[in-house]
Amino acid sequence: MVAKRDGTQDKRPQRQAAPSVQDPPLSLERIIATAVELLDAEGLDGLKMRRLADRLGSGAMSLYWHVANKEQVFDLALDSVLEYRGPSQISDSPDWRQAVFHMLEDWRASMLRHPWSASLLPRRALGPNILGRLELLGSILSRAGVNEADLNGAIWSLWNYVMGATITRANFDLSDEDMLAGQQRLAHLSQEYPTIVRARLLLDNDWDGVFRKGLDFLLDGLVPRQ
Amino acid sequence: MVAKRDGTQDKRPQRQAAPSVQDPPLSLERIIATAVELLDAEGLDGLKMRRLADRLGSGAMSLYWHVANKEQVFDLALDSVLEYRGPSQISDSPDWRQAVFHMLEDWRASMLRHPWSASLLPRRALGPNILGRLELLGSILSRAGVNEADLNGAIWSLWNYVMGATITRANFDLSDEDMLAGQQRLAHLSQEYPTIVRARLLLDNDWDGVFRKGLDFLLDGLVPRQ
DNA sequence: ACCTGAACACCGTTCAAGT
DNA sequence: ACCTGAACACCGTTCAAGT
Repeated sequence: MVAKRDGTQDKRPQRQAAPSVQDPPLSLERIIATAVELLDAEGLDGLKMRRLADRLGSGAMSLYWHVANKEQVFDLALDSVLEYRGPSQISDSPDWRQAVFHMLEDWRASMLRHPWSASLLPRRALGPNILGRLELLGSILSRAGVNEADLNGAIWSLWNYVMGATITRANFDLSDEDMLAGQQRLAHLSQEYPTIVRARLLLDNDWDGVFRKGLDFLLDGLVPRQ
Repeated sequence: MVAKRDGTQDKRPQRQAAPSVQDPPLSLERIIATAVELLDAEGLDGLKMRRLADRLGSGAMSLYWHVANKEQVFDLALDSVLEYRGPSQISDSPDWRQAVFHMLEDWRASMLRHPWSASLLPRRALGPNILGRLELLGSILSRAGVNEADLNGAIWSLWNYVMGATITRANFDLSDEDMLAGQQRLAHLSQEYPTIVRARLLLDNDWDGVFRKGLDFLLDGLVPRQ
C-alpha cells in the first residue's frame, strides 16, 4: 500500500483543502463576487451560507462578521450585477430613443446573464445601481418631452415592461427537450387549446425581437413621434 | 430596510386547537384551498408543510398521501387562483378590445388578490387555467386581425406586460411608512437622483391608470386601429 | 478586529408502522 | 386506502470563545 502523497484521492471532507496559494482574506467584495458566481452556477436556491463559505475557504460563521445575514448577501449581489457603464452623457444626444433602447437592452442583457437577478429585483430594495438607471431613464424621457406629471407613470411603464419580459425569458429558458415535451403535451390537447397550438406558443419564440417591438410600441405611446 | 417581522404575538404552538366540529377528512381540494389561505396570510415563505397540516387538523405526513411534495402544492394552489369565469363567449363580440381588457384586468386583479401568485407564475409550469386564458387571448387577437405569424409574439408581449406590472405592483405594495421612508432616503440624495425625486417615483403612483395606459399603447401597436 | 466550532431551532421528506 | 410519529439530512443563525 502506497502512502497517499498528494490529496488527489482524498475521501475526507478535508476542510483545509490545500490552500495552495492561501486564500486572500475575507472581504465584502470577495464575498459578494463569490456569491454572484455561486448564484450563476446554482441559482437562487443554490446560495447557502455554508456553501458560500466553502468556496471562500473560510468557516461558515466567518461571513457573519462582514455581513448581517443572507438577505444582505442577496441585496448586494443583486445591485452589483446591475451596474451601467453605458454612455451616461449621451443622454442629451439628439437620439433620445436610441439612448433609451441602449440602457434598457443593456439592463435586460445584464439580468439574463444572471437569471436569478430578474426574479430577485422586484422583491428587494432598490440599490444605487438600479436607482442610477432609473434616474438616467427619467432624465432622458424628460428631455425628450415627457412632462413632469407623466414622468412617474412613464418610468414605471418601462420598468414593468422590461421586468416582465426578462423574468419570463429567464424562467422559460428551457432546454430544447423541455420545450418539445411541453409543446407535445399541448398538441395532445389541441382541441382544447387550438389557437395556442397553432401559434406554436412555446416554440419559435423570438424573445429579442418581441422585446424590441413591444418597446417600440410603448415608446410611441409614451412619447408620440412628432 | 425593515426586516419582515411577524407581528402576531402567538404564545403557543397549540397543536390540538380544539377540533370542535371534527375536521372533515383530508382531500386534495381541502389541502389546496387551505394552502391558498395560508399563502394569502403568510406569503410564499409562510407555506410550510407542518403549518399547512396544522391548519388542516392533521399530522404533517398525512399530506404526502394526497400530494407528491411541496412543489405540487405550489403548482395546484397557483392554478386554482387563476380561473377565469369571464364571458368566454363574448370573445367574438364586436368589441375585441374590451374583451382583451376584461380578461387581462381580471387576470391582474386575481393575482393582486393573492400577491404570492404573481411571483410564482413565471417559474412554474403552466396549468390549465392559465393556458385557458392564453388560448382565449390568442383567439380574440386572431379574430381581431393579428395574423398567424405575429400571434405568438403578440401573446407574449401582453403576457410580459401583465406579469411585469403585476409582479412589481404586488411587491411594491409597501406600507405608507415604508414608502415615506424610502422617499425620504431618496430626497436625502436629491443631488444624485434629481429626476427621480422630482417625479416622486415612489409616491403618487396610479398603478391602475399606468397599467391601462400602457396596455392601450401596446394594443395600438399590436393591432393598429384602422 | 477578525475568525471559529458547537449547538439550536427549524424544514422537507423517508421509513416503517399503524388502522 | 388512509394516516401517523420518529428520525434523517439539511440550513440560517446565536453564542461563547479563540487569535
